[in-house]
Amino acid sequence: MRPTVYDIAAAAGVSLATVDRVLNQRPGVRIVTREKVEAAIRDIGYVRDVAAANLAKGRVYPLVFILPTGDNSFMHGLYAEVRQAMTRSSLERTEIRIVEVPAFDPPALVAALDALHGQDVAGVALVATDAPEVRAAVNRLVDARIPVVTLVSDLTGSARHHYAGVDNIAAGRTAARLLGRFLGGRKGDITVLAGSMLVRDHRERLEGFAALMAAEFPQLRLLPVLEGRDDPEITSGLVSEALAGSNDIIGIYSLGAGNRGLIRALKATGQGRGLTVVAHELTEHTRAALQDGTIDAVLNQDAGHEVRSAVRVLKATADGQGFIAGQERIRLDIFVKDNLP
Amino acid sequence: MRPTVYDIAAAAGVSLATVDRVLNQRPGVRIVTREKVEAAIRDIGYVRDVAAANLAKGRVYPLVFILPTGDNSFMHGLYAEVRQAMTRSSLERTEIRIVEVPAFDPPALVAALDALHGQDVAGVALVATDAPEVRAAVNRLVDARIPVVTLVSDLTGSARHHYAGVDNIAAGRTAARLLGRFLGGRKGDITVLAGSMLVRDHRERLEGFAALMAAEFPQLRLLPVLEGRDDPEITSGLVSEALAGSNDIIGIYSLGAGNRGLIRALKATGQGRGLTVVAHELTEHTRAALQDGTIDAVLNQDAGHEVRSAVRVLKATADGQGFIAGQERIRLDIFVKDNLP
DNA sequence: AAATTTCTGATTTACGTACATCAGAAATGG
DNA sequence: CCATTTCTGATGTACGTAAATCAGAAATTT
Repeated sequence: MRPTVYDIAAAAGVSLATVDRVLNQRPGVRIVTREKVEAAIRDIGYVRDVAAANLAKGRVYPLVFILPTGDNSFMHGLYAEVRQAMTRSSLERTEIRIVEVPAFDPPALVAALDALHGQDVAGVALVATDAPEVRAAVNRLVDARIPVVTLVSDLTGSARHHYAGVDNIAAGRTAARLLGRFLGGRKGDITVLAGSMLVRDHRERLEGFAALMAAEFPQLRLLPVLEGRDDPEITSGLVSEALAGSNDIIGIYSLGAGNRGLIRALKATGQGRGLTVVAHELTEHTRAALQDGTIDAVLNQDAGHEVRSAVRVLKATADGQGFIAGQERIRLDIFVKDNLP
Repeated sequence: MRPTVYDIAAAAGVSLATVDRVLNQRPGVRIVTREKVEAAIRDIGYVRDVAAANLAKGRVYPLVFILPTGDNSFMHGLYAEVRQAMTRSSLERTEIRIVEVPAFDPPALVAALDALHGQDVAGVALVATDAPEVRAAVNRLVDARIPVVTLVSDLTGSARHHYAGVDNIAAGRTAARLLGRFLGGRKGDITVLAGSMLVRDHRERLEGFAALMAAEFPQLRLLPVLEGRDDPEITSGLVSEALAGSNDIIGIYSLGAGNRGLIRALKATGQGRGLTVVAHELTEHTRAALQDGTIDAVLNQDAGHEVRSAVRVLKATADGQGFIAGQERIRLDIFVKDNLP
């Protein structure tokens, strides 16, 4: 049988009430007594039964997810996964609220973050926009002892407790490796298609991609990045134009979320050219394109895992508990035609 | 506030005791009354608070993991992960016991499974050896209302509740795709290295691999499979011999766990030949080989995820609960040099 | 040493569920 | 209609912890 609070009390020679005061860091215990109790806790190896504690506390975890507006498939998926998590709220004692802010708008994000002070919030997950003022706002929340995790896009240098997302530099390097190897020594140009270079994850992917390309595939030349703003129309136009303007393009890396436009352009203009294409995010569109051979590989982050991981980490952090690091590492999924789920 | 048993009682116009009888399927309730209570449960949307129920029951989950002996890195990792799970036992209310059986030995596995009957066991996880008598033994456990999940290697056609492992046919196909694409149209021979064709997962990987190769990469010829029994010495010898005997070999697919021997042979014999190599299971050896370029891609299943998933599914099944399917799908990880964790 | 102030102990209630007991009501048999 | 049998209600205890109250002990101040 695992030890309980009664065992601590007996071992330390104090009463239950004192044990409770120590455990829940309530005032009214002399330092000597406190140390005696803490020693007893260590000695008998007590670990608090979180389930029982939560039951007694009637604990619920009011969590806030701050998500950017955005009508691309990935964001839709992310919203859907958060809503999924909401349906499990009663089972998991969470109360999840979504706060929607304009995308790529630091002041709006800062306002949303600052508005949380004083509210009953057990944890905050946000898709970070990389800006000093956002970093400061996050740090203010952490200072106010509110657990914060970044989701999808990190905020390095801030005090956020955890990042639930993939390593985007590694993702870029991996894309370069796949594209380079798939092209098997051929010589030619590579077009990179991004949403916006203002977003940290897009910048990081490009950084990793360009670095590896330069280092290991010198026969492949990177063309200037096309910024499609993750908009199907714009993206489609840019890609069609690029393909029409050059016959040297043999590969495309789409590192943003504008794949609908890319695929449309490829079907219209790219057929029969033997283009090798690596894209990000598995959606119904990229899945279909993988299957029909329009796209050769898709790098993906599982939004469901990211959301569930964020919830677990926020709850654990709110309870002052640790978590299993390996379980919370978000992996970069690589899909080809043959390992689609 | 979420509804409790008291709310059911009030809504159904019965006493708490009757609600309890219905909820825990105890005898002594007329069908009409039972239906009244069940209707109330549906109406008010009651869901049992599992944490409180477990607390009241003093529930612990005695789980049994039946694992094959085997001194390859993957099995070592699997054992380590199960032991890790054991250290979390007190927190998760599990009591995990490992039963070790000889590898590839159906009668021994059957004996281990049958020995569980009558014991206090809340769930069983096993690395299945594919044989009719094993299937029958698993079905006997399921008939005895004991949750069973297969781990790493499945037992299709049995009544096991869940499979915590990867789709090995898809893994073989994915390996073929990567190898085929990495070779970029070159013509030559491919050597396949397996542990033993008696193991289902190895057979399945080969099946998927061979099928896709034949269908999409006809310029690549599959040589007869080398069976290295996952033994470094044997494997190393076989590979060295094969490479020495032919200069047409341009690719290797290692679908088993004998990578230590493979890597040794490659370093001795394969240097400078420009071989493309795809292997299974990320271990310290394959990781180093990926990094120094000896291996080009590694397909991996995360043993930690498999074990944690098995535990979650067994507990949920024992409680008659469902689980989040997406969370329990074990993914095939693809590692190249650039996305190593 | 008396008067405070600061600790500590003892005890109780609660969280939501499980489970047991016993008395009494309802249904069934004759 | 009475005697059974079968169902239902009322009630209490338990699980491990949180939190509150109040009395009394110990330390501190005056």
